[in-house]
Amino acid sequence: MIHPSSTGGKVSQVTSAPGRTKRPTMVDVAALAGVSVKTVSRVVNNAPYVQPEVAQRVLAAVAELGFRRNHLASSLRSGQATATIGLLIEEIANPFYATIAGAVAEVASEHETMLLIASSEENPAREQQLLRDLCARQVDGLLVVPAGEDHAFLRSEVERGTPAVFLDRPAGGLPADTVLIDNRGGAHTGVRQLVELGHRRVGILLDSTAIYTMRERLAGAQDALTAAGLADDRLIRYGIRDPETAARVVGDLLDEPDPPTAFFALNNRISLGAVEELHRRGSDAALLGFDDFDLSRLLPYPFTVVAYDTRTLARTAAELLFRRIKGDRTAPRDLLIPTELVNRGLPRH
Amino acid sequence: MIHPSSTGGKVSQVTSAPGRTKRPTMVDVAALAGVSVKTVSRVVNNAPYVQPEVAQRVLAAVAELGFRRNHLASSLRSGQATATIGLLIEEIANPFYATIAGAVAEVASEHETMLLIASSEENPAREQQLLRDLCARQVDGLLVVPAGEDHAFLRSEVERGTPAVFLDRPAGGLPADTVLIDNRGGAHTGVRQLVELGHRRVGILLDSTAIYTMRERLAGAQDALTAAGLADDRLIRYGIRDPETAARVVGDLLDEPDPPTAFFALNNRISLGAVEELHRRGSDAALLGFDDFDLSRLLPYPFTVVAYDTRTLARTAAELLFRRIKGDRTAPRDLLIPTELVNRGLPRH
DNA sequence: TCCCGGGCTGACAACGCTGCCAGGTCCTCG
DNA sequence: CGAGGACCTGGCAGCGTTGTCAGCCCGGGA
Repeated sequence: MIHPSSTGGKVSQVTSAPGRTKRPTMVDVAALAGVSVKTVSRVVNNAPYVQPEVAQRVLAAVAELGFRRNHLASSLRSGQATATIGLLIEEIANPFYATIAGAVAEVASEHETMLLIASSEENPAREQQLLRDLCARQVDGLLVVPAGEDHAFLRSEVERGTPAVFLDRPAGGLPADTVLIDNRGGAHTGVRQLVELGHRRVGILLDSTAIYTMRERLAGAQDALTAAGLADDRLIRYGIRDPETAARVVGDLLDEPDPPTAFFALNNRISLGAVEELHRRGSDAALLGFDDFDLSRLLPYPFTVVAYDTRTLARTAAELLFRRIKGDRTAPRDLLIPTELVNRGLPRH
Repeated sequence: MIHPSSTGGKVSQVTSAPGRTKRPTMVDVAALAGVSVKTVSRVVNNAPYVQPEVAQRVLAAVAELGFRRNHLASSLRSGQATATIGLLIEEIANPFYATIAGAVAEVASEHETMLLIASSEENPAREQQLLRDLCARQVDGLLVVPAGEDHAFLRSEVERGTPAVFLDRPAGGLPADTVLIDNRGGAHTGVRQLVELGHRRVGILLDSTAIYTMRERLAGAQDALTAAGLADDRLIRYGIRDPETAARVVGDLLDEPDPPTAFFALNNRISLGAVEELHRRGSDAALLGFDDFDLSRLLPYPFTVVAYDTRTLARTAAELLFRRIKGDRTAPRDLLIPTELVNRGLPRH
């Protein structure tokens, strides 16, 4: 919980320090311009029915005092509409989420809305705490990349008029708008292509099946392999969290008798480690990755990625959210963003 | 300008729609618990002097109604302290700014503060508009990567108690805290090393001298070259905004009689284009870049970068801001973040 | 016995702003 | 000439919360 009051005592002390002036309010402007507060409000909000000369006087007073409307007071009085939305992601510095944030900011800007961003750090308790905090700040809507599995606690907020749209992962325990990548379909298509190219042994590298996207991508891959009668659980490696581990696991698999002739890396951190190891060994195994990434085309090993447009994902979700904010009360929607196979990396020598 | 009132009419209509309940307020909680509003306030804020049983009743009512304190009303009443800071950057999706945002979010979180992020898109008018908007939202402080040259318009806000810290670029027309990278020193050190390695002709590639960081880096490079009697304006190329242009310009310089034996790319977009072209040609020119970046160590050409820790830059600025928010009224500080030379890229064949 | 002070509670006003309404002037139209 | 409307302005209340203050009860010391 946040308790601003805990530092409240010192503030008043400081206010009396030299050089600190109180912020002017509409009362001050009204006094200077010789009009009522209400008229100042009208001028500041471009409301009709103010005589041009009066408006001029008010604007002059506004300029002289450096008045700026208190947005807090304004939205407190006029109901909701704080012109702010909340975005909850896992980690801002991660390029994937940064791209999402950028695209969301763009849409928000088109709607003259500001963006309150919070990072859950993949921690469900923190997620819940932050979402509650965002609601307490009266955001007009929420855009959430879920960290936890259960979002039932948001139900009352949603019912009370704070729409929420989930993206990249589905919400749990709550009927809500959701915008997802076609993880399963993309993985299926990519692996099917490997099969069609003649690969019979495909190593699959992933993080944890606790993560929704991993589960979906794995399922897509397994569907494709099973359809070709090639499913082999011994070629699946779990628990790969960083490029170094990925490189090691690729090496291990290649060192086994009858090694895979192709690898499917389920995210780009894993792809990266695989690229390094395959390049280092001068291997000619095929590599398929999920998630494109910056500079992928300059990496020293040819590979194919299941790519998708993160910006489209985010923009779609943001635009849906603004439709909800504007009053769209139709049934929750589930949208799927398509994927595409793209060749990356520099050709072999 | 943002005029929430433009959609205000519909909201009340919608409120009466099925499934929409008004948010409960302290009045509702008080009625249910059979106490006064003030007592609810005390309980919600962990204030002393409330009988345990009464507090229990209140908390039960809070839980039953799903009450959540309205943070807007709270900070309106109690003066400042919105527990929110504003961050103005050029573009969220850019990894450099994303890293800044991530580090700032981290520090903000340590201070139980939320982050309002806005992108200026390098547009000074937009910057001014957004900063004003952030102030109107009563943020406790501002963290700004300046787009424009003049920030005098912020003076009154700062004097009225919204501290501002500038980072990566200096503020204009305003005495203010500033945290900068040692652009000049880093460029100097890097170029001096090229000179010491025997290079006599160094091609310099930059965007525009309208940008502060470019000017500083160029000055550092020129200092080093002049000191060695090697300055040659004909080897400086301006106006390079993207990797493609950088690649072309590198090619042009190499095709001239008596070409450079080394290049200094003043940012990472330019480095990237230079790497591509040098690799493509199988050149053996030395390459020095400013700005490290993700995956740089995997690029197919060896080069050296003037690197710095973006997170340190951002954390330093954020921590300074929080000291200001907590009441530090000492003279504005100018802090410099050091740079370091690092070898990147894969060795030649 | 009374008084005092600490623990506990509530009434009231106010933070800065806007919705609602009343009231005024002036012009147009029947 | 009067009714109606458009234009313009101000007063007042209230958004949800908290600071201030008054007042209650109760126990202990004078």
